[in-house]
Amino acid sequence: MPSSKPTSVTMDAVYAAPGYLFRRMQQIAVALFVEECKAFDLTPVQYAALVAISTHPGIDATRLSAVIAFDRSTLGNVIERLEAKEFITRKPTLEDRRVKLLYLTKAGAAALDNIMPSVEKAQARMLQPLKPADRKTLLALLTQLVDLNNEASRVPLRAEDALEHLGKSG
Amino acid sequence: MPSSKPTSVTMDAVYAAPGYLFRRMQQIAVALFVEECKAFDLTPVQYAALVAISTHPGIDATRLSAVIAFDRSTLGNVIERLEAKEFITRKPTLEDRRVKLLYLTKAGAAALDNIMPSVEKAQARMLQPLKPADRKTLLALLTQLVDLNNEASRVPLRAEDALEHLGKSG
DNA sequence: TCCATATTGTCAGTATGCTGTCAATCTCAA
DNA sequence: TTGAGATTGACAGCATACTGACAATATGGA
Repeated sequence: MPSSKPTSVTMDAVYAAPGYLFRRMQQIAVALFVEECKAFDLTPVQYAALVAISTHPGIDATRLSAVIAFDRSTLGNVIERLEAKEFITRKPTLEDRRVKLLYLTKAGAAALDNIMPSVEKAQARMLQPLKPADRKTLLALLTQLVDLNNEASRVPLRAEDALEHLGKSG
Repeated sequence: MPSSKPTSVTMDAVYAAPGYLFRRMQQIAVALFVEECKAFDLTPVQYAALVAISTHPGIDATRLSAVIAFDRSTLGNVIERLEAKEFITRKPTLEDRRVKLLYLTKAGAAALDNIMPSVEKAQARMLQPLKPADRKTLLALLTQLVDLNNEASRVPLRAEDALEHLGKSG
Protein backbone atom coordinates (compact mmCIF):
# COMPACT_ATOMS: atom_id res chain seq x y z
CA MET A 1 0.00 0.00 0.00
CA PRO A 2 2.72 2.60 0.78
CA SER A 3 4.30 4.20 -2.25
CA SER A 4 7.29 6.34 -3.11
CA LYS A 5 5.17 8.63 -5.27
CA PRO A 6 3.86 11.89 -3.82
CA THR A 7 0.34 11.76 -2.41
CA SER A 8 -1.85 11.99 -5.50
CA VAL A 9 -4.96 14.08 -5.73
CA THR A 10 -8.28 12.30 -5.84
CA MET A 11 -11.51 13.46 -7.42
CA ASP A 12 -13.04 13.45 -3.95
CA ALA A 13 -10.59 16.16 -2.99
CA VAL A 14 -11.68 18.17 -6.01
CA TYR A 15 -15.38 17.66 -5.27
CA ALA A 16 -14.84 18.90 -1.70
CA ALA A 17 -12.79 21.95 -2.66
CA PRO A 18 -14.58 25.26 -2.11
CA GLY A 19 -13.47 26.51 -5.53
CA TYR A 20 -15.07 23.56 -7.24
CA LEU A 21 -18.28 23.97 -5.25
CA PHE A 22 -18.52 27.66 -6.06
CA ARG A 23 -17.99 27.00 -9.76
CA ARG A 24 -20.66 24.32 -9.66
CA MET A 25 -23.17 26.50 -7.84
CA GLN A 26 -22.54 29.36 -10.26
CA GLN A 27 -23.22 26.95 -13.11
CA ILE A 28 -26.44 25.81 -11.46
CA ALA A 29 -27.50 29.36 -10.60
CA VAL A 30 -27.10 30.51 -14.19
CA ALA A 31 -28.95 27.46 -15.50
CA LEU A 32 -31.90 28.14 -13.19
CA PHE A 33 -31.94 31.83 -14.08
CA VAL A 34 -31.92 31.09 -17.79
CA GLU A 35 -34.63 28.48 -17.41
CA GLU A 36 -36.97 30.78 -15.49
CA CYS A 37 -36.23 33.86 -17.58
CA LYS A 38 -35.79 32.51 -21.08
CA ALA A 39 -38.92 34.35 -22.23
CA PHE A 40 -37.36 37.73 -21.44
CA ASP A 41 -34.15 37.71 -23.47
CA LEU A 42 -31.99 38.80 -20.52
CA THR A 43 -28.96 37.04 -19.04
CA PRO A 44 -28.12 37.26 -15.32
CA VAL A 45 -25.36 39.72 -16.09
CA GLN A 46 -27.54 41.87 -18.31
CA TYR A 47 -30.21 41.83 -15.63
CA ALA A 48 -27.79 43.07 -12.96
CA ALA A 49 -26.54 45.82 -15.25
CA LEU A 50 -30.09 46.86 -16.05
CA VAL A 51 -31.00 47.08 -12.35
CA ALA A 52 -27.92 49.17 -11.64
CA ILE A 53 -28.69 51.56 -14.48
CA SER A 54 -32.28 51.75 -13.30
CA THR A 55 -31.15 52.57 -9.77
CA HIS A 56 -28.49 55.03 -10.95
CA PRO A 57 -29.71 56.78 -14.10
CA GLY A 58 -26.90 58.62 -15.86
CA ILE A 59 -24.14 56.43 -14.48
CA ASP A 60 -21.12 55.89 -16.72
CA ALA A 61 -19.60 52.55 -17.70
CA THR A 62 -16.61 52.70 -15.36
CA ARG A 63 -18.78 53.53 -12.34
CA LEU A 64 -21.24 50.83 -13.39
CA SER A 65 -18.48 48.24 -13.47
CA ALA A 66 -17.63 49.08 -9.84
CA VAL A 67 -21.26 48.89 -8.76
CA ILE A 68 -21.86 45.40 -10.08
CA ALA A 69 -18.26 44.16 -9.68
CA PHE A 70 -17.76 43.61 -13.38
CA ASP A 71 -14.70 43.89 -15.46
CA ARG A 72 -14.70 47.09 -17.49
CA SER A 73 -13.81 45.20 -20.66
CA THR A 74 -16.59 42.67 -20.23
CA LEU A 75 -19.08 45.39 -19.44
CA GLY A 76 -18.48 47.06 -22.79
CA ASN A 77 -19.99 44.12 -24.61
CA VAL A 78 -22.84 43.80 -22.14
CA ILE A 79 -23.75 47.46 -22.64
CA GLU A 80 -23.52 47.01 -26.38
CA ARG A 81 -26.02 44.16 -26.28
CA LEU A 82 -28.40 46.01 -23.96
CA GLU A 83 -28.24 48.96 -26.33
CA ALA A 84 -28.91 46.70 -29.32
CA LYS A 85 -32.02 45.43 -27.57
CA GLU A 86 -32.96 49.08 -26.98
CA PHE A 87 -33.19 48.56 -23.23
CA ILE A 88 -30.73 51.39 -22.56
CA THR A 89 -29.33 54.46 -24.30
CA ARG A 90 -25.85 55.95 -24.21
CA LYS A 91 -25.59 59.72 -24.14
CA PRO A 92 -22.33 61.64 -24.44
CA THR A 93 -21.89 64.53 -22.03
CA LEU A 94 -20.37 67.94 -22.65
CA GLU A 95 -18.70 68.06 -19.25
CA ASP A 96 -16.39 65.16 -20.09
CA ARG A 97 -16.18 64.10 -23.68
CA ARG A 98 -14.74 60.70 -22.77
CA VAL A 99 -17.74 59.39 -20.88
CA LYS A 100 -21.10 58.19 -22.12
CA LEU A 101 -23.94 58.22 -19.63
CA LEU A 102 -26.31 55.29 -19.41
CA TYR A 103 -30.09 55.54 -19.15
CA LEU A 104 -32.91 53.02 -19.13
CA THR A 105 -35.39 53.27 -22.00
CA LYS A 106 -39.11 52.76 -21.50
CA ALA A 107 -38.69 49.29 -22.99
CA GLY A 108 -35.86 48.62 -20.55
CA ALA A 109 -37.93 49.68 -17.57
CA ALA A 110 -40.80 47.53 -18.77
CA ALA A 111 -38.51 44.55 -19.29
CA LEU A 112 -37.24 44.97 -15.74
CA ASP A 113 -40.78 45.04 -14.35
CA ASN A 114 -41.79 42.01 -16.35
CA ILE A 115 -38.80 39.85 -15.53
CA MET A 116 -38.75 40.48 -11.79
CA PRO A 117 -41.11 37.69 -10.70
CA SER A 118 -39.17 35.15 -12.74
CA VAL A 119 -35.87 36.32 -11.32
CA GLU A 120 -37.21 35.95 -7.81
CA LYS A 121 -38.48 32.49 -8.63
CA ALA A 122 -35.05 31.50 -9.95
CA GLN A 123 -33.31 32.89 -6.87
CA ALA A 124 -35.69 30.96 -4.62
CA ARG A 125 -35.15 27.73 -6.52
CA MET A 126 -31.39 27.87 -5.98
CA LEU A 127 -31.77 27.45 -2.23
CA GLN A 128 -35.04 25.48 -2.31
CA PRO A 129 -33.44 22.08 -1.59
CA LEU A 130 -32.16 23.30 1.77
CA LYS A 131 -34.19 23.56 4.94
CA PRO A 132 -35.32 27.17 5.57
CA ALA A 133 -32.98 27.59 8.52
CA ASP A 134 -30.07 26.30 6.46
CA ARG A 135 -30.91 28.71 3.66
CA LYS A 136 -30.60 31.62 6.06
CA THR A 137 -27.32 30.29 7.43
CA LEU A 138 -25.81 29.73 4.00
CA LEU A 139 -26.89 33.13 2.74
CA ALA A 140 -25.50 34.86 5.82
CA LEU A 141 -22.15 33.09 5.58
CA LEU A 142 -21.94 33.67 1.85
CA THR A 143 -22.70 37.36 2.21
CA GLN A 144 -20.07 37.63 4.88
CA LEU A 145 -17.49 35.74 2.85
CA VAL A 146 -18.06 37.74 -0.33
CA ASP A 147 -17.74 40.93 1.66
CA LEU A 148 -14.56 39.87 3.45
CA ASN A 149 -13.01 38.62 0.20
CA ASN A 150 -14.04 41.69 -1.74
CA GLU A 151 -10.51 42.89 -2.43
CA ALA A 152 -9.39 39.48 -3.67
CA SER A 153 -11.17 39.80 -7.00
CA ARG A 154 -9.83 41.86 -9.82
CA VAL A 155 -12.86 44.13 -9.74
CA PRO A 156 -13.89 44.69 -6.13
CA LEU A 157 -17.42 45.86 -5.49
CA ARG A 158 -17.60 49.63 -4.89
CA ALA A 159 -21.25 50.34 -4.29
CA GLU A 160 -20.46 53.90 -3.21
CA ASP A 161 -18.96 54.74 -6.58
CA ALA A 162 -22.46 54.95 -7.96
CA LEU A 163 -22.99 58.24 -6.16
CA GLU A 164 -19.88 59.96 -7.45
CA HIS A 165 -21.40 61.29 -10.63
CA LEU A 166 -23.98 63.18 -8.60
CA GLY A 167 -21.42 65.36 -6.90
CA LYS A 168 -19.76 66.45 -10.13
CA SER A 169 -22.15 69.28 -10.97
CA GLY A 170 -24.37 69.29 -7.90
CA MET B 1 -45.01 56.33 0.28
CA PRO B 2 -47.51 54.30 -1.80
CA SER B 3 -47.02 54.50 -5.53
CA SER B 4 -48.75 53.39 -8.70
CA LYS B 5 -45.49 52.06 -10.14
CA PRO B 6 -44.52 48.42 -9.52
CA THR B 7 -42.10 47.88 -6.69
CA SER B 8 -38.71 48.63 -8.25
CA VAL B 9 -35.67 46.48 -7.69
CA THR B 10 -32.86 47.89 -5.63
CA MET B 11 -29.17 47.06 -5.78
CA ASP B 12 -29.45 45.79 -2.22
CA ALA B 13 -31.83 43.12 -3.51
CA VAL B 14 -29.26 42.15 -6.12
CA TYR B 15 -26.42 42.08 -3.60
CA ALA B 16 -28.45 39.76 -1.36
CA ALA B 17 -29.54 37.39 -4.14
CA PRO B 18 -27.93 33.95 -3.97
CA GLY B 19 -27.20 34.02 -7.70
CA TYR B 20 -25.23 37.22 -7.35
CA LEU B 21 -23.31 35.90 -4.37
CA PHE B 22 -22.41 32.67 -6.17
CA ARG B 23 -21.18 34.58 -9.22
CA ARG B 24 -19.12 36.84 -6.96
CA MET B 25 -17.57 33.94 -5.03
CA GLN B 26 -16.75 32.14 -8.27
CA GLN B 27 -15.02 35.32 -9.46
CA ILE B 28 -13.07 35.53 -6.22
CA ALA B 29 -12.23 31.82 -6.21
CA VAL B 30 -10.79 31.97 -9.71
CA ALA B 31 -8.83 35.12 -8.89
CA LEU B 32 -7.26 33.45 -5.85
CA PHE B 33 -6.48 30.27 -7.80
CA VAL B 34 -4.82 32.21 -10.58
CA GLU B 35 -2.86 34.32 -8.13
CA GLU B 36 -1.51 31.31 -6.24
CA CYS B 37 -0.90 29.17 -9.32
CA LYS B 38 0.24 31.65 -11.94
CA ALA B 39 3.69 30.06 -12.01
CA PHE B 40 2.25 26.75 -13.23
CA ASP B 41 0.37 27.75 -16.37
CA LEU B 42 -2.81 25.92 -15.34
CA THR B 43 -6.32 27.33 -14.98
CA PRO B 44 -8.80 25.94 -12.42
CA VAL B 45 -10.64 24.13 -15.16
CA GLN B 46 -7.49 22.66 -16.67
CA TYR B 47 -6.41 21.58 -13.21
CA ALA B 48 -9.68 19.72 -12.59
CA ALA B 49 -9.45 18.03 -15.97
CA LEU B 50 -5.87 17.02 -15.28
CA VAL B 51 -6.79 15.49 -11.92
CA ALA B 52 -9.65 13.55 -13.49
CA ILE B 53 -7.42 12.20 -16.25
CA SER B 54 -4.82 11.31 -13.65
CA THR B 55 -7.40 9.46 -11.59
CA HIS B 56 -8.96 7.77 -14.63
CA PRO B 57 -6.24 7.09 -17.20
CA GLY B 58 -7.71 6.20 -20.58
CA ILE B 59 -10.98 8.03 -20.02
CA ASP B 60 -12.62 9.55 -23.08
CA ALA B 61 -13.79 13.15 -23.47
CA THR B 62 -17.50 12.46 -23.00
CA ARG B 63 -16.93 10.49 -19.81
CA LEU B 64 -14.54 13.17 -18.60
CA SER B 65 -17.16 15.86 -19.08
CA ALA B 66 -19.53 13.91 -16.83
CA VAL B 67 -16.87 13.41 -14.17
CA ILE B 68 -16.04 17.09 -13.78
CA ALA B 69 -19.49 18.41 -14.73
CA PHE B 70 -18.24 20.23 -17.79
CA ASP B 71 -19.91 20.94 -21.03
CA ARG B 72 -18.65 18.60 -23.74
CA SER B 73 -18.16 21.53 -26.13
CA THR B 74 -16.12 23.52 -23.66
CA LEU B 75 -14.09 20.50 -22.73
CA GLY B 76 -12.86 20.07 -26.30
CA ASN B 77 -10.94 23.32 -26.09
CA VAL B 78 -9.64 22.55 -22.63
CA ILE B 79 -8.28 19.20 -23.83
CA GLU B 80 -6.76 20.90 -26.84
CA ARG B 81 -4.87 23.30 -24.64
CA LEU B 82 -3.71 20.60 -22.24
CA GLU B 83 -2.46 18.65 -25.24
CA ALA B 84 -0.68 21.73 -26.62
CA LYS B 85 1.11 22.06 -23.27
CA GLU B 86 1.98 18.38 -23.58
CA PHE B 87 0.39 17.57 -20.24
CA ILE B 88 -1.84 14.91 -21.80
CA THR B 89 -1.99 12.75 -24.92
CA ARG B 90 -4.95 11.63 -26.98
CA LYS B 91 -4.86 8.10 -28.31
CA PRO B 92 -7.40 6.65 -30.73
CA THR B 93 -8.66 3.17 -29.94
CA LEU B 94 -9.39 0.31 -32.27
CA GLU B 95 -12.46 -0.81 -30.33
CA ASP B 96 -14.35 2.36 -31.13
CA ARG B 97 -12.94 4.57 -33.80
CA ARG B 98 -14.94 7.58 -32.63
CA VAL B 99 -13.31 7.95 -29.24
CA LYS B 100 -9.90 9.21 -28.26
CA LEU B 101 -8.58 8.10 -24.91
CA LEU B 102 -6.85 10.56 -22.63
CA TYR B 103 -3.64 9.92 -20.73
CA LEU B 104 -1.39 12.03 -18.55
CA THR B 105 2.14 12.57 -19.82
CA LYS B 106 5.12 12.55 -17.47
CA ALA B 107 5.15 16.34 -17.72
CA GLY B 108 1.46 16.38 -16.84
CA ALA B 109 1.97 14.20 -13.79
CA ALA B 110 4.87 16.40 -12.71
CA ALA B 111 2.83 19.55 -13.20
CA LEU B 112 0.09 18.07 -11.04
CA ASP B 113 2.54 17.22 -8.27
CA ASN B 114 4.10 20.66 -8.42
CA ILE B 115 0.92 22.67 -8.43
CA MET B 116 -0.83 20.81 -5.61
CA PRO B 117 0.46 22.87 -2.68
CA SER B 118 -0.49 26.11 -4.42
CA VAL B 119 -3.96 24.79 -5.20
CA GLU B 120 -4.46 23.88 -1.58
CA LYS B 121 -3.25 27.29 -0.49
CA ALA B 122 -5.73 28.95 -2.85
CA GLN B 123 -8.59 26.76 -1.61
CA ALA B 124 -7.73 27.62 1.98
CA ARG B 125 -7.58 31.34 1.26
CA MET B 126 -11.12 31.35 -0.11
CA LEU B 127 -12.59 30.47 3.28
CA GLN B 128 -9.84 32.06 5.39
CA PRO B 129 -11.88 35.14 6.38
CA LEU B 130 -14.48 32.98 8.13
CA LYS B 131 -14.16 31.51 11.58
CA PRO B 132 -13.14 27.82 11.42
CA ALA B 133 -16.54 26.64 12.60
CA ASP B 134 -18.26 28.78 9.96
CA ARG B 135 -16.00 27.37 7.26
CA LYS B 136 -17.15 23.88 8.12
CA THR B 137 -20.78 24.93 8.15
CA LEU B 138 -20.55 26.74 4.82
CA LEU B 139 -18.71 23.88 3.18
CA ALA B 140 -21.23 21.35 4.44
CA LEU B 141 -24.22 23.37 3.27
CA LEU B 142 -22.59 24.10 -0.07
CA THR B 143 -21.78 20.45 -0.65
CA GLN B 144 -25.34 19.53 0.20
CA LEU B 145 -26.80 22.21 -2.04
CA VAL B 146 -24.64 21.33 -5.03
CA ASP B 147 -25.59 17.71 -4.64
CA LEU B 148 -29.31 18.37 -4.31
CA ASN B 149 -29.25 20.77 -7.28
CA ASN B 150 -27.16 18.43 -9.41
CA GLU B 151 -29.83 17.86 -12.02
CA ALA B 152 -30.53 21.58 -12.41
CA SER B 153 -27.39 22.24 -14.42
CA ARG B 154 -27.08 21.35 -18.04
CA VAL B 155 -24.23 18.96 -17.30
CA PRO B 156 -24.98 17.12 -14.06
CA LEU B 157 -22.07 15.51 -12.29
CA ARG B 158 -21.86 11.77 -12.97
CA ALA B 159 -18.87 10.57 -11.02
CA GLU B 160 -19.77 6.93 -11.68
CA ASP B 161 -19.42 7.42 -15.43
CA ALA B 162 -15.68 7.38 -14.98
CA LEU B 163 -15.77 3.66 -14.36
CA GLU B 164 -17.74 2.74 -17.47
CA HIS B 165 -14.76 2.45 -19.76
CA LEU B 166 -13.27 -0.20 -17.50
CA GLY B 167 -16.14 -2.59 -18.05
CA LYS B 168 -15.92 -2.43 -21.81
CA SER B 169 -13.16 -4.95 -22.30
CA GLY B 170 -12.65 -6.13 -18.73
C1' DT C 1 0.25 77.57 -19.97
C1' DC C 2 2.21 73.22 -20.66
C1' DC C 3 3.32 68.74 -19.65
C1' DA C 4 3.38 64.42 -16.90
C1' DT C 5 -0.14 61.62 -15.27
C1' DA C 6 -4.59 59.63 -14.83
C1' DT C 7 -9.06 58.30 -16.63
C1' DT C 8 -12.44 56.62 -20.16
C1' DG C 9 -14.10 53.76 -23.57
C1' DT C 10 -12.48 50.50 -26.77
C1' DC C 11 -10.07 46.70 -28.75
C1' DA C 12 -7.30 42.36 -29.36
C1' DG C 13 -6.28 38.10 -27.35
C1' DT C 14 -7.19 34.09 -24.33
C1' DA C 15 -10.27 30.95 -21.64
C1' DT C 16 -14.48 29.35 -19.94
C1' DG C 17 -19.48 28.02 -20.67
C1' DC C 18 -23.72 27.22 -23.28
C1' DT C 19 -26.92 25.94 -27.61
C1' DG C 20 -27.24 23.75 -31.61
C1' DT C 21 -25.47 21.18 -35.53
C1' DC C 22 -22.80 17.83 -38.16
C1' DA C 23 -20.26 13.73 -40.05
C1' DA C 24 -18.40 9.54 -38.68
C1' DT C 25 -19.24 5.69 -36.27
C1' DC C 26 -21.48 2.29 -33.41
C1' DT C 27 -25.54 -0.58 -31.80
C1' DC C 28 -29.41 -3.10 -31.84
C1' DA C 29 -33.64 -4.66 -33.29
C1' DA C 30 -36.34 -6.16 -37.24
C1' DT D 1 -27.83 -7.88 -42.58
C1' DT D 2 -29.41 -3.61 -42.77
C1' DG D 3 -31.18 0.46 -41.44
C1' DA D 4 -33.05 3.57 -37.67
C1' DG D 5 -31.37 5.68 -33.85
C1' DA D 6 -27.76 6.77 -30.50
C1' DT D 7 -23.06 8.27 -29.45
C1' DT D 8 -18.64 10.73 -30.22
C1' DG D 9 -15.74 14.43 -31.24
C1' DA D 10 -15.76 18.58 -33.71
C1' DC D 11 -17.39 23.02 -34.95
C1' DA D 12 -19.99 27.60 -35.31
C1' DG D 13 -22.06 31.10 -32.73
C1' DC D 14 -23.15 33.68 -28.59
C1' DA D 15 -22.10 35.52 -23.84
C1' DT D 16 -19.36 36.13 -19.95
C1' DA D 17 -14.60 37.07 -17.73
C1' DC D 18 -9.78 38.53 -17.51
C1' DT D 19 -5.06 40.73 -19.27
C1' DG D 20 -2.97 44.15 -21.49
C1' DA D 21 -2.81 47.86 -24.68
C1' DC D 22 -4.36 52.16 -26.95
C1' DA D 23 -6.09 56.93 -28.45
C1' DA D 24 -8.72 60.59 -26.84
C1' DT D 25 -9.42 63.41 -23.22
C1' DA D 26 -9.04 65.54 -18.48
C1' DT D 27 -6.43 67.29 -14.57
C1' DG D 28 -3.20 69.35 -11.64
C1' DG D 29 1.29 70.97 -10.59
C1' DA D 30 5.60 73.35 -12.28
